[in-house]
Amino acid sequence: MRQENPEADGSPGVVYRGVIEGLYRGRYAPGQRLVEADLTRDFEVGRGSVREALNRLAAEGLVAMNLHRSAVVRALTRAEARDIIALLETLNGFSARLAAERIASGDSIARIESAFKTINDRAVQQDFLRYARARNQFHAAILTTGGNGALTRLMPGAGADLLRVQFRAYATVEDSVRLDDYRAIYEAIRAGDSRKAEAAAKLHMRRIGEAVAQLPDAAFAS
Amino acid sequence: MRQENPEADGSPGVVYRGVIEGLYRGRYAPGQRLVEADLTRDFEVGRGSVREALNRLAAEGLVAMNLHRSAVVRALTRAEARDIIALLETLNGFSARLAAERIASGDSIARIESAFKTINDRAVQQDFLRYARARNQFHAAILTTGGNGALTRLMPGAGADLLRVQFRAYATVEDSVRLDDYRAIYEAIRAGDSRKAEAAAKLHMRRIGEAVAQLPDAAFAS
DNA sequence: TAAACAATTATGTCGGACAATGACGGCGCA
DNA sequence: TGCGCCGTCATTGTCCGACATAATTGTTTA
Repeated sequence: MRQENPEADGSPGVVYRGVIEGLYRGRYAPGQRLVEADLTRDFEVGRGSVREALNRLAAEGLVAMNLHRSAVVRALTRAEARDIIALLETLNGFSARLAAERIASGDSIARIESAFKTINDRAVQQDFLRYARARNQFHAAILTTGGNGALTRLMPGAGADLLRVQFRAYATVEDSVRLDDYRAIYEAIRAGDSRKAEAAAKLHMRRIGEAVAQLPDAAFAS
Repeated sequence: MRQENPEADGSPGVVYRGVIEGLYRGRYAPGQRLVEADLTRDFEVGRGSVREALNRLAAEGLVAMNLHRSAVVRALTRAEARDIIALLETLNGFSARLAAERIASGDSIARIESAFKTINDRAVQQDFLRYARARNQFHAAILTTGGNGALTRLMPGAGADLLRVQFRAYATVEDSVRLDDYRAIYEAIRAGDSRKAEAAAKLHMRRIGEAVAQLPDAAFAS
């Protein structure tokens, strides 16, 4: 490496994480073009690394790549958003169920509880970025508790990030309702009630689906 | 491009498909190293393209990449195989349910029926590669019918290929049982019975799980 | 005004170069 | 003789430069 990269993951990782960070920060918006040369300049890495990062992002569905055309931050149509939410209903339900089944083992409870408390922190709720991170941590804790590696590997590609970013401008679900949902999921998992945990996670996603369905056309692409 | 590539997907696609093909053909076995230089020679493409292909394969979980070490065809441990099967139970169930709900629209029925007939062809069942392809087509037809793009994008990364390849040497499930399973799924979808379709798909995966659980340690890694 | 053509832009791919790291084997020391 | 250190080797990680190729846009001409 000509220049040492501070991150352990290497140059492509710097770009990869940088773009995602930029997405949540609003630096990159859905529909925006991501020109390789620009990223090369911004992140000070070779074009190969930029390319690799874009491929990773494309693999997770965050950006769309068309042959001989620039990569663009994916912007969801109404149908795509609906599909993602339906998929997440199934996936999160599965995840919550697994977590409830295995809640006994290890320090899982502590990690989930910690994440849950962070979500309920007023200060965190004010900051879009911090709140998003907190929710990610909550979901990640549930995933880890479930202990299904295949599911853990698959989840990032489901498109949850995309939803959050695209609809950031809208309060998709009433805050109180959302927090109640999280509480229900948390308590069901904590109680080891797998059926209730799955139901709660699914209900949460269904609520989100209803809220997204009522958004104006301006919130969607195509 | 210095040399024109016959495939429309470009050089990385040639390598990507070539490796998967090689996996099913037995040219590459689980645990085998995939050295970039070798692939560069074999497929006659630049190292960059090989790298890109390996990243795609890694994104789908087909190969494992460790920093500064060669990419390795992933070999599943017992736990990993179990996780994948559990995940596929959920995913395939979801897929079958969606297909049953939307069976009315378009030429979906024809495509599924065609794939189902191919699976039941004796000649196809003799050839591991053709049989694998036929099953893929059956699942793909169900996915397409379901019409959930997010699910379609996600499925390849779930790890179904990995299971097939790793346990190819063992008759994981009695042929007759397997065909019965497929028939049950097919008929439920055809009848538009979403609940039964989901149950049939799940049952199928659970049967596979039981069969895999009884395989000897030699069939697994680690 | 519309079709053909030219310039611009950005990606797709290759090749070479060199640093960084991990694996392996041999050497020296206890 | 055995064990740990050290160099070599194989291979990946990254950058750079070059050029073909294709999409986009602008321009000229019939």
